[in-house]
Amino acid sequence: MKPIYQRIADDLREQIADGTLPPGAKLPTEADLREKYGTSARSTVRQGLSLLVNEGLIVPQRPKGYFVREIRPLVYRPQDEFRRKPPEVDIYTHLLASTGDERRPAQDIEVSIVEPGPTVRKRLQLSETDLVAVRRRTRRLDGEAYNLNDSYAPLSLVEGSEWMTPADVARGTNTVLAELGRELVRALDEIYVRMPTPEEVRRLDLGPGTPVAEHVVTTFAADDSPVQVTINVVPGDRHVIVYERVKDPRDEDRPRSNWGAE
Amino acid sequence: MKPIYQRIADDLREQIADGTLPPGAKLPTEADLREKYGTSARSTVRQGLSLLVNEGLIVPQRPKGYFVREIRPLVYRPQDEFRRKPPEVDIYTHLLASTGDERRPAQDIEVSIVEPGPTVRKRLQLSETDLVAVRRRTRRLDGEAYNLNDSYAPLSLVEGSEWMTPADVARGTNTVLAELGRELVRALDEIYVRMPTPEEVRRLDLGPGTPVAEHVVTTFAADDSPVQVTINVVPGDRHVIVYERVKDPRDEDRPRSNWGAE
DNA sequence: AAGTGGTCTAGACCACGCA
DNA sequence: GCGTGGTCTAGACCACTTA
Repeated sequence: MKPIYQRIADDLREQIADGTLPPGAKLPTEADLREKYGTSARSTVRQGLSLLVNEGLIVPQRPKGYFVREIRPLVYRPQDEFRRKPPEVDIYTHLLASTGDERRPAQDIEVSIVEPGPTVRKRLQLSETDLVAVRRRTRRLDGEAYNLNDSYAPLSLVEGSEWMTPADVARGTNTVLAELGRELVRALDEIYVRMPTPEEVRRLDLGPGTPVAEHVVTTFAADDSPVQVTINVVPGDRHVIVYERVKDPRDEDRPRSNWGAE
Repeated sequence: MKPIYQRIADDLREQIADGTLPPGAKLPTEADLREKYGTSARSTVRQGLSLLVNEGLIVPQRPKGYFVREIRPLVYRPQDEFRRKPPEVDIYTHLLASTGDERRPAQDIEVSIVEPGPTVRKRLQLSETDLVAVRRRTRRLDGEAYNLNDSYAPLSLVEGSEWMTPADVARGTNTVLAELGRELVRALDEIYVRMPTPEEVRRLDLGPGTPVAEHVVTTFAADDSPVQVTINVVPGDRHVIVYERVKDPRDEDRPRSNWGAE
C-alpha cells in the first residue's frame, strides 16, 4: 500500500494531466483532502501537496488555496536565423497566441567592474589578475522578470567604450565590439539545467519547483580568440529555447549525421 | 525573524557553498539539528532539509543520514578545454575523461505503434486518425541510464522498413529514412526545462531535486515537410547541452544578430 | 540491537487576503 | 471576521542498514 501522501499526489497529478484540473484551476483545500483521504493530520496532506509544488505543477496562493500552474512560455531563440517559411511558425504562433501576448518589455542595466569567476575567466582565457567589465541585465515583461543576462568582457577591451554605458545602446553592444576591432563571428553555447540558487529565486521571483537553464554563450572573433561571455539564466517555466539547424554540406563526408536522433 | 526551518536550510546551504561541507560529506542528523536549533519537533528540521533536497544539494540515504550531493561530472578541469578551433570537441573529450572514460555504452530499444500525443501530432502535421511508429530507447553508460530518446515517425512512412527493427541499425535509422526518399536536411530544436514526471524519475533513476531538459527535435525533408520527431529527456545533473554557431553571411542584411547577448 | 530517516497523529497559533 | 495556507509542537510506530 502506497503512503497516503503519495496517493494524494498521484491522484491530483493524474487529474492535472488529464485535464480534470486545467491550468489555473483551484485544487481542493487541505481540509477537503484531509477529509477525503481520511488522514486528518494536516502534515500528511501537505506532504502530498508539496510533492506537486516541487514538481512545478501547482502553486500555493495564500490564503486562496492551491492552483494548477499556468505556464506562458516565451520563445527564447539564441539563434536568429529563420528565413525559410517554416512549419515551426505554426507551433509558436500557437504557443504565443494562446497567451495573448501584448506584454511590454523593459530591462534594468547595471555595469560594473569585477574579478571574473572561474567560469568566465576560463572562457575568456584570462590570467588571475585580469579584470572584466560586466553588464548585468534583468529583463522584464510587464514587470515580471523573465531572464537574467550578464555579459562579461575583458576590461582592457571595453574600458572607456560605449559597451560600459549602463543603458540601452541603440546600435547594439556587439556593434561597439566590432568597432573596437573585435567583430563576433562564432559562438559556443552551453546549456546547464539545474535548480536555481536563492539569489536567482529572488531576482527572478521564481516559484518553488521551477528549474532554470543556465545558458552560457562564449563569442569569438575571426581569429578564434574569445571576446565576450554572456550568462543567461532563464526560468524553465517561462521559456522554450529554440534552435534551428540546417544540414551543412561539409557534413557529407561524415558517416552519420544524427540530428539528435541517435 | 526567519522561520527556523529556513535558518537551518540557509546555514547548511552556506556550508555547502563555502566547502565546509564538501561533496559527499555527511550532514548532521535530524536529531543533531533538532538540538542545535532548539526546535525539537522533527518536522521542522525535516522541512529545512527538504528544501535542500529539492534544490538538489543533498540526498537522504536511509538509514545512514543526509549527504552532500556529489555531482557535476561536467565540472571543468582547470586545463585548456577552451583552445582554438572546435572548442566543443575539447569539452566533450573532457566530459568523458572526467567521468572515467571506460564506461561502456548500451541501450534498450523498443519499437511500437501508438496514437501520437498532441506534441508529436502537431509537429508531424498528422490528422486525428494517423498512427505513428515509435522507437523508444533508454541509453545507458555502464548500466546507469543517462537519457531517454524516443523517435516518432508516421507509420505510413516507416511501416515494414528497417526503421522499425527493435535493435541497433548499423547504418543508422536516418539512412533508412533517406532510402525511403525522406532525407533529413533541416532540424528544429526546442528545449523545455522542467521537473521530471514520476515515470521519468523511474526510467532514469533520478534523485530528488533533479530537473530535466526535454529536447524535442523535429526533422524536415528537403521539401520542408516534417519527417520525424525525436524527444530526448536528459537529466540536468548528467549533461551539458552544447551548440556551436557560426556567423551566417546571409545575416548581414539584418540590423543586429544578437548572439544571445541581448 | 542501535540508529537512521519515512510516515503519521492531533493538535496549536499565526499571517494574510477578502468579503 | 473568516478561511486559507505557514509554521511549529510532542509525540508514535515502522523500515532499513550496519554493527
